[in-house]
Amino acid sequence: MTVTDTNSWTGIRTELLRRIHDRIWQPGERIPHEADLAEEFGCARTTVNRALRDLAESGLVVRKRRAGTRVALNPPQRATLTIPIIREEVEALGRKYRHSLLERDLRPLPPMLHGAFQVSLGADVLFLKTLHFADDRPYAFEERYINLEAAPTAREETFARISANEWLVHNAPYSHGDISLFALNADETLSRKLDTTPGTALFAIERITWAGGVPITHVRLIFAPGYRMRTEI
Amino acid sequence: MTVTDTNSWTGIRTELLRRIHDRIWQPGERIPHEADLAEEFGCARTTVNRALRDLAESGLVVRKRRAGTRVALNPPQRATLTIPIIREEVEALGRKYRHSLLERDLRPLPPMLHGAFQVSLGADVLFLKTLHFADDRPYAFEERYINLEAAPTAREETFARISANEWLVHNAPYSHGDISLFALNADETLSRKLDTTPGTALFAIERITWAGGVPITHVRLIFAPGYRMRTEI
DNA sequence: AAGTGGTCTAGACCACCAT
DNA sequence: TGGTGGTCTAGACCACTTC
Repeated sequence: MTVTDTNSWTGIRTELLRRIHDRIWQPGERIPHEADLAEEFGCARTTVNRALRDLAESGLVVRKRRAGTRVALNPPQRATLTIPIIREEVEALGRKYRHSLLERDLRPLPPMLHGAFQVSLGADVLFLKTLHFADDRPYAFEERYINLEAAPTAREETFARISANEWLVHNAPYSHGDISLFALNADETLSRKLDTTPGTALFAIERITWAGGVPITHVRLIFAPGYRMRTEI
Repeated sequence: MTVTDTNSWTGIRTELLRRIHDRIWQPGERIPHEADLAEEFGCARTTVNRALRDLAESGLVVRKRRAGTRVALNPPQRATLTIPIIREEVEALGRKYRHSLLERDLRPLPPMLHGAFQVSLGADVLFLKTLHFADDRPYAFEERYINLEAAPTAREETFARISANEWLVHNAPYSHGDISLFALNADETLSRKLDTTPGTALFAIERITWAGGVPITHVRLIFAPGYRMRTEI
């Protein structure tokens, strides 16, 4: 018997977790199948399934038809990262948000992006440079390319009031994207914008989104010094 | 009628996704409740629930009892990040992995960590410095503190063969952890270890794990220049 | 071929919370 | 307080994969 309610799937999950943490079920070991656990806990198999499915999603157990369920050997450290919507992130810190559009023009796609971001040959893309502020101090610098073939009405939008991010969410939702996180050294212009010194290590996020197979936008966000992206596991 | 099989929960999810992407259901708008959708698709409510729950987990819809289900206004960009087990990551790149233990000693916990990593007053922790290589080139530098009260047998382990990471997975599994990602400038010693020049921007991961309320380990991983952490959404 | 997880059903009761 | 999602049940069939 356990303290937790073993008739709810979360209660069962807690008990299963306990057995794994307490090494009652060792890594790599096969655990009883759903039907047996359902009988033990006095519940429907569906309920046990729900608990085990949840553990499988977090990577703690590995499930295979016919082969059964095993405690994972090397539980992968999966963490759910929330890519910030900057305005919300700043406001959640209790600081005042504003942004300033530094540049907006049509230009050909820079060659560097031709591989990952395929627009029609010779087509112009909309280029935006934005600086995001928290309490009037620079918070992040954004460089963005928007594929006008995917979002033609962007051509008429000034992005003075609404940020490109929010505009795109409502006008060109994506179905899929690639994200990468990395570090870079501030160059001369970047350091001026972010109010730091050249060479400072900065945290950056790069993201490409598509709708179906059509690229929508490529954005690079570079945060002011000291930024940390946090999450829990 | 749709092309996809609307009797499976994934088929229903696909159809719901289509309606959201095609703006049939606008952001912020309330969508039909489960019972109606079940009737429309000719399936059990449970099946619709499964599909909607999945969309809610990915943040595309927001569900509230009594208030119903709405298309998310600002779909948060959640991405599942897999914190690498370095050996596996290197080997997945088709390169040869090895690591070298640079330092191993007992010492008091540095004051900087007293807040986040609470061990008994005056207790020593095990400190490890490791350099990870890919094809004999430095790949990442690791600094780690292990709480001996949580993993007493670590005192006898040399960590010459097995890495601390893998040892801990099998000897002191965690229940919970905090992760943060950031950028830092290489200092003199770091740049020597990672075969780069001082000042270079480096990508770093810091992680603390606990078992219940007991801290197990604090680890900081600093990657060689050029490292990118990638994921998809 | 057979055992295991994956899913679906029809129905039921419950928890929450906006109204 | 009523409508909505959250969950549970008992049973069934199916899909996959190891044996």
